[in-house]
Amino acid sequence: MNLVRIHECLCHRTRLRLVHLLLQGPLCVCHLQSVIGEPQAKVSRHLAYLRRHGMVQTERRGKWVLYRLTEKRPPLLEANLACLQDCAGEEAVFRRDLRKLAGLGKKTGPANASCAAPVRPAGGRRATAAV
Amino acid sequence: MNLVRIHECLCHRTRLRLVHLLLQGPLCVCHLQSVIGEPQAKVSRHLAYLRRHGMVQTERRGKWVLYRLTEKRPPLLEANLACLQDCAGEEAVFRRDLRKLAGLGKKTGPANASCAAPVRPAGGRRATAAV
DNA sequence: GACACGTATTCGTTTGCACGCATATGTTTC
DNA sequence: GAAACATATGCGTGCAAACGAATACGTGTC
Repeated sequence: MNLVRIHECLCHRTRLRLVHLLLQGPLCVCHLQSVIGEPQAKVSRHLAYLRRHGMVQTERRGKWVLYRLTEKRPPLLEANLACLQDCAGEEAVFRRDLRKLAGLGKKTGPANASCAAPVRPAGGRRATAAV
Repeated sequence: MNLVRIHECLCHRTRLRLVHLLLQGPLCVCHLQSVIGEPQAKVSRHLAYLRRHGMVQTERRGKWVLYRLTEKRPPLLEANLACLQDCAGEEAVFRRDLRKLAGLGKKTGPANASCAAPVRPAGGRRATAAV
């Protein structure tokens, strides 16, 4: 997980949004998908990319698959994620995504009702900028 | 200059090295080239990419072209550059590049002797992480 | 075991990037 | 203006990413 690889993960709009969402804590695909609002295959493929590149890891939960940022994060990655966390507020897309995500728990939409509950262990900010 | 664009600039090894070098201050192409050690066309094209993307700007100095990081840097960019500055020490390539750069002033190699002097106004660290 | 649901993958196509090689452009010097 | 130098760009190629559409796979439910 070197610098180039990190930036490769973040150099695409959809992936950037996904990683930003996962900064809030683990999420299942259906949540991510419904926040991002892109076709299922597209979201899935970008998640696969992030996993191949060691940015995220997965865990099966019954019918659902839970995605989280990789747990062993070298300082490089940690610093860049902190930077993303700090920067995201500057762009409207990310603010919108956070609002949508916050709304998901309450909604009873078909994609969420079933997997909303066990899925978000309230991951908070982690602002470890120093390397 | 949004987040995606910033990461696009940094998602290639050569460009990452170039930007990292320019964090030290403005440099002419021949310096960059001799530190990077890649074919001239390659370096030039990546510099062109960075310019197209608003990451760097140029200034003609006689026979030479001086590259510098763009001067109007939005907070997003500033934060990411600071992050890069902090992270680069972690990887050997960047440390090597800095050593090579430091050595350039003294060397009398054909590529440097002529343009070394007027070119490096001692740009220091700028660690503006907050957004 | 048939079905529904959530997710991943395959296929074919398009697109953009990266590269080497060669050459063009701009500048200084003589 | 010719030669030397510094830098940029055009061309052709290869490759990987991105995409939509369709389909496969894994799991729970009835």
